[in-house]
Amino acid sequence: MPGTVQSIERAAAVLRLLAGGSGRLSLAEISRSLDLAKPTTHGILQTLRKVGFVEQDRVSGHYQLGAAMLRLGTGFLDVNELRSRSINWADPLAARSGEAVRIGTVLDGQVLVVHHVFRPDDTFQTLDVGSLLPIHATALGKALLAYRADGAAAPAALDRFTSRTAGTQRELTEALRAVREAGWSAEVEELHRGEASIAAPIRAYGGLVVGAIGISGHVERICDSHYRPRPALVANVRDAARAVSRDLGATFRGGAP
Amino acid sequence: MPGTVQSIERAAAVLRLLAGGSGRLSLAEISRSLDLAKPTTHGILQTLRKVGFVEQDRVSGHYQLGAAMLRLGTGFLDVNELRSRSINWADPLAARSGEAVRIGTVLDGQVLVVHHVFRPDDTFQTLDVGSLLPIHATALGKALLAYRADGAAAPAALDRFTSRTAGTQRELTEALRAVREAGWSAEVEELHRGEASIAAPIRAYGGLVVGAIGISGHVERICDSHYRPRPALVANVRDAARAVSRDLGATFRGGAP
DNA sequence: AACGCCATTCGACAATGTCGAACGTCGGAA
DNA sequence: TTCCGACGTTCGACATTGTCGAATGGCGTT
Repeated sequence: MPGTVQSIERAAAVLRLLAGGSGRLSLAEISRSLDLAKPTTHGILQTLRKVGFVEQDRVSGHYQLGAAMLRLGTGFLDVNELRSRSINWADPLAARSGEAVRIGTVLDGQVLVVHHVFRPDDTFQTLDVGSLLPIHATALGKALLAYRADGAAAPAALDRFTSRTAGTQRELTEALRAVREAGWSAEVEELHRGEASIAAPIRAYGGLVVGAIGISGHVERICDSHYRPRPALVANVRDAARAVSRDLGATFRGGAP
Repeated sequence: MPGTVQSIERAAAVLRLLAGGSGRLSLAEISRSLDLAKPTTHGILQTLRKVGFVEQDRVSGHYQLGAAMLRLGTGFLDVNELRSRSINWADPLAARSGEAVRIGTVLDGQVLVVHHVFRPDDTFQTLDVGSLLPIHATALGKALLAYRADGAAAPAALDRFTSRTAGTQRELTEALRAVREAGWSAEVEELHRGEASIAAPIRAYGGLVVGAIGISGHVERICDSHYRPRPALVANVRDAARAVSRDLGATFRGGAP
């Protein structure tokens, strides 16, 4: 592809490798994984080290991501419009529903969590902003997937986390059709036993789905005795999604211009 | 500097600019800021866009950081040894002291927050992992600064946030000397009115100070009636710092090998 | 002591990134 | 409307710059 810079692509690949890999990597491992000559990889790593994107362990010589990356990551959050617009509505949703709220968007066929509000009453929960969730086994993911024009976003292999996870493309397609019809999505024990979630799509200007907002918690709180999501909670989630969408400039039938 | 890659340095500068700048920037603004030719900047941006590090607004053409940066940022947190080791000790410290706990390290003459535990009883606090704090007006910063061999880490200009902030190099130097003598640091209304904090350095193998852990909260809870940090809280903080340091392989006089 | 693996340095080649000039487009001003 | 300026983008040629093979020195293991 002309007009792009080869060395920057390679540097990005190095950073991805360091982020995805389990901790530190040696120069040899990196150069082997990317099929680059050792001196080439060394030059890239030295540059990344100079700018603070990677750090090098003095004794082992191994490389890992540097502190500057954290700044860039949170810098993205500051700029991210989906997140900044949704913060104002996530807190009320958490308060009204009594459950943890998460906002996500699609990244590489998975759900990237860009905002997270803890369940109001509970303590000692782990923040998972920045983590990736499977797109086919979460309410957030299904809400995002159902409205994507590019079906390519659907993963080829569907990992089965529990017996309730959609395991085939047929099941998933049917589930997405139901989501489109209902306007919201749910997931009951498809990712973790005993947990369920409800989500709705967030639309930006033009009606394009750019994210999803949802709640998740213990199945007995999210669902009624028939394992069906409680209508009151569904209404809460849909209202929040509508509010965020309106902030982002989306219009609804009969709504303001 | 030989052995480094020019284009990667430039790409890093672009990313920094996008992270530091207020939101979206145009191609012309970026190329002007970095004193690069427009086509050069364009090539860099296209490459960064291809790998997901920046996104481009379709209508305005302006650029902003992309979602992939968030992944790399949190990837740093996963790998960061200081953070992973300190998590186990931060929760108990928060529980015992009843205050919010933060762990920080030095980045570019400021304090980078790498971990944050909310105050146990309270709700609706904002997470500030990834944010930068002034190094001369926080207990974390003074704990870090006091033990740095390279005095260059001390900022040239000392912003005065309140009337209690150390405004001159003399004041700061004296404060750091006191920290070294005591082995812990404190800050009372030096950054925000009504707030105070206590911190202690975290040492890694070899005794090198690699971070600091501390608590912060309302001044009347952190301090006694004479505006002096409560000894019990100081002990809690120092114990936590020692525990983390031991996990990182530091040894103390008379300690284990 | 000898081997293998490692990170790093050197030097030469050409592949690659850079930049000036030019194009198409948009928005505002005359 | 027409003009003007600024913008993002494309093209092509030059030489800067990144790349890679070979070689070095250091470490831990055999």
